[in-house]
Amino acid sequence: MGGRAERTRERLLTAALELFAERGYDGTSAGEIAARAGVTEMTFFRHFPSKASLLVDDPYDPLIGAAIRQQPAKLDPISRAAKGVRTAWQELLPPSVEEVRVRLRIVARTPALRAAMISGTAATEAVITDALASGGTSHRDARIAAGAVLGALNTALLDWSLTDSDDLSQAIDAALDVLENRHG
Amino acid sequence: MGGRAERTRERLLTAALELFAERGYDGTSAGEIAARAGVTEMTFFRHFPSKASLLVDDPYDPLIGAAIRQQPAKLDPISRAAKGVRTAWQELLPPSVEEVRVRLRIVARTPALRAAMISGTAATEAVITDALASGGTSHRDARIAAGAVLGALNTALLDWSLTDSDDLSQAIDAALDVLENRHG
DNA sequence: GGCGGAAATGTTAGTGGCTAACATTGAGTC
DNA sequence: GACTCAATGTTAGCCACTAACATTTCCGCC
Repeated sequence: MGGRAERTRERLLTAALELFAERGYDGTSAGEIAARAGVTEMTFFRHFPSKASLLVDDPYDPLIGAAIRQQPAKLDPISRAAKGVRTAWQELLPPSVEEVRVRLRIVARTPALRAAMISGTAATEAVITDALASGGTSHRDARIAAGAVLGALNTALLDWSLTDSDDLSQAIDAALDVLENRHG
Repeated sequence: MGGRAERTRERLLTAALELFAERGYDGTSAGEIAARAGVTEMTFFRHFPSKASLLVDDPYDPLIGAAIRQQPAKLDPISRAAKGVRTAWQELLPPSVEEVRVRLRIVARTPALRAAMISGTAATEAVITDALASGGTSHRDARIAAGAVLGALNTALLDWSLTDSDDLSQAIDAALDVLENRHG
């Protein structure tokens, strides 16, 4: 268990988080991260395709797609996407909410990383779009609903990361509520 | 009028669009653009802060803010933002729709540029958020509504750029309709 | 215990985006 | 024609990232 590669990956990740906390994301180079992990810059890029990928990853896509497909087809696409995203996030309950927040905080404070985060959700957007389209929604409307829900979700996540609340799922609920049940 | 700087800026822009059409965005370096414009790479970066800025710019923010503030305050934030964005886009009617499409098409096909486009809308997001908050909406809900509307709008714009339709405002209408008047 | 082979890492070299410090040219002004 | 200030050029460098090739380290197998 825990092969050599996996251990180096871990060392790189913790070294990166330390350095980001000390000097910030932009003030830390990939070579410095590698050095602290006792490894070469090349090795760093073998384990992480980019510096940004240290902080933005998105392994939750299949769950979201499935949850959306289970929504009643008579609902409008915004409702289905919102409800699906909500239940998917409730189900998985990230192992360590605090660690998620640490990473998101860095992202929220670094413009270049916010762009990378959006890029990273391209796959999620495609998953949501397909799930909605399989429920009878036109492909065009499905794309738009996916864009809207992800726009709201990303904003809510970054917003939450800057607060002191530890209730992540409540923040997501509130965000999707603005979309679904619009109160004046 | 049309000082020297402005003329070089124009030459750089047309040279860039030509090269992008020939070799694609990623296959074109800033130095090559500069060379075709008869200028140095340094000069290029003096006129454009980044290679991406050749294609993504967003001078429409003030209009959007004003249009949102004129919406009736009793409406929910999603409606106000959507209506405001719609009327703002209708008012300005970009001088050359076809030129907008040419640029957006390149953006739509280049992942790195889509990220840059989102980054570029950060200012617009702030404008929408402030306009909504000034109408009594909580700051948190305003941010989320702004994220959702911009997510939908950006998706619609990129989608439209890949079609043959020349009716841009209709595409925007359809997109915001998915958010506002949700039909099953 | 040593041995072979593959996985993991290192070396070297390069491209492209972007920046800074300083020198040079250009165009209009008196 | 000298002065001046904007526009451009020169040089040098940092950082993210990639490719081709050499080297080490682990691990099972005999």
